[in-house]
This record gives sequence, C-alpha cells and structure tokens, in this order.
Amino acid sequence: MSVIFSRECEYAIQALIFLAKQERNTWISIKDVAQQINIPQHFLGKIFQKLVQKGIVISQKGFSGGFKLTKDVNKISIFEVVEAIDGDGYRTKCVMGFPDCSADSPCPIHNKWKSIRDDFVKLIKSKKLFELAHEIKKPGY
Amino acid sequence: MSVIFSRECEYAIQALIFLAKQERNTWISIKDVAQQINIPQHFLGKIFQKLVQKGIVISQKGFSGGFKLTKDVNKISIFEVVEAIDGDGYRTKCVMGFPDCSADSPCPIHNKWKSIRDDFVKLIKSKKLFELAHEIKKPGY
DNA sequence: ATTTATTAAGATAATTTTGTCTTAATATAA
DNA sequence: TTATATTAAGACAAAATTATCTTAATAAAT
Repeated sequence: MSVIFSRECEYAIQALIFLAKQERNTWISIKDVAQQINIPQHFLGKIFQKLVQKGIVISQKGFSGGFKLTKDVNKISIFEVVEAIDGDGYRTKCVMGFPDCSADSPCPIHNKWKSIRDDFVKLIKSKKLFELAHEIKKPGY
Repeated sequence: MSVIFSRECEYAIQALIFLAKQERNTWISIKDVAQQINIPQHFLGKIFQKLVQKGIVISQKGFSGGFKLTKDVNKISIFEVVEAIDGDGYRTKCVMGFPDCSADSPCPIHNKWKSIRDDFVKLIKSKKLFELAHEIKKPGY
C-alpha cells in the first residue's frame, strides 16, 4: 500500500513535477513522461484526463501535441494536485476508521491527529511545483 | 480509501479497543465483537488469527470460547497493532511515492515528512488500549 | 455420547484499484 | 490528401483488498 495518497495520486504528483522541469510552453507527450518517470503510460493518460478536467493542465491532440501546465509553476501546490485526484478524505476521515468520529464526538486521538494532519496539510500547501522541480536534480527522480 | 491504515488494520484497532473494555480474563466471541462494532464477522475472524500469531491475543475454541488479550491493556499500543497488521510501510515509504527516495537521496519533502511522521509514530506508541478504552464511552464507539 | 457454540482455515466472491488494449478524434507535417 | 503522432475514451484485464461461505476441529454443556 501507499502511505497516504493513492498510487494514482502519487503518479500525478510525480508527473507534474516532471512537467514543471520541462521548458515552459512546449507540449510534452504522455509517452515521454511515462518513460522518464517509469510509470504505466495508459494509466497516466487517465490521470492526465482528470487533471485537464480540474484545470491543472491543458492538452493538445494530434501530431506534436501533449500536455502543459495551465498555471505558473510557483502557483501549483502538492495540495492542489491531491485534492484533484484523491479528494479530501485523507484530511477528513478518522485515522482509526471510527465512522462516527468528528469534532463533536471525537475519538481518543482525534485532536492530536488533527494537529499532526494540519502540519502535513500546511506542508503540502507550501510546496509548489517550482520548488519541487528545482530540488529534484538527482538521478532516480 | 482509508487515511493511513488499511481497513483491516482499522478493524483490528477497533476490535482490540472493544476487547480492552470488557472484563479481564473472559473469552469474547468474534460474533459479539463484530456485532458491537459493526464490522464483518468472518473478516474479523481472519484478523484475529493474525493477532493470535503475533501474540497480541489468545484464542479458545469450542463452547463459550473466544479471544482475550495476552498482555495488560496498558502495555499494548496502537503502534504494536499497526505493525502486526500493516507492517512498517506507512513509516518507511516515500509519501510522494518516489521509489528511490531515502535518507541518502531524499525527495524534496523527505525530511519535513519524516518530522511529521515521527510525531505521529510517537503518538500511536504513546496510546495504549487502556487509555483508549476508557476514553471511548460515547455511543457510536 | 450427543448437541451446541465456538475458532481455524480454506475456498470463493465482490469490490476497488491499478494497469492494458483498442478505437476514435484530431492536429501537424509531408 | 495522406500518413503519422498524438490525446480521448471506453472496454477489458489483472491484482489487491475486502467480504462471505463452507467445512473441519474443538471444547463445553447436557
């Protein structure tokens, strides 16, 4: 299993970081992205379709078409990508799975988990593709 | 999807908290646990089998048999249950899914995630069934 | 001994997630 | 206008997770 995000979401994050590393205003094909970051091509296709619907990337069909980011790389955060693909379950559900856990009727670790989770949400909101793309220069990424 | 733990693991935690609420040294049947916390009975059976193998509970077959905790309720933490069911993936894998991320070759949020994750691990190590069972008195748990 | 209530364990099924294949639509280049 | 490279989209398949069903083993009560 993955840690917090679905596999799909992990791929989305990795693919967008890859896009952010490329020259601005050029169309990048699914094939290129999938090969470079080593993830299944057609699965990535579906993921990109969702990202198009959410307005994070735009697509261009046909010869030398592909995808590019709609917004500036320092305006797109991990948080935004996660919300687009996985939704908000990771920050709204009870970490122990109690169905009735809520602020009104908190489970025994509700508040401490909330505090930790808030730190995490703050982290992924603060991290933009720009920074991520520039920090990732080592092989393997 | 669940938050961090698998459904199986969430059920294990909930079931053991329920056991911790019962009178010590009495056998509690799967059926009772499953009905009370509203989870699938046979699925819970398999989970308990794993918990027996890990030495967290012991079982007694036959008439008026069931399960009980092996150790004192203030000696079993959420952490222990999670390790038994889900293993350590949640605290060892890269949160963005980069396959080569490690302390030696950290992804851009490796260290900040580690810090948050360490807080979480500390939390679930500190929470014993004893405390959890006593804090859960409201309906719905 | 027989009945009954239980865990143990394996087989099967349903659901969800992940991954693949195929065809259509489309845009560019030749 | 034809060939080619691409996304779009749906069907399909595989794998993993979650859930159910069935039978065997076992222990207690009668």
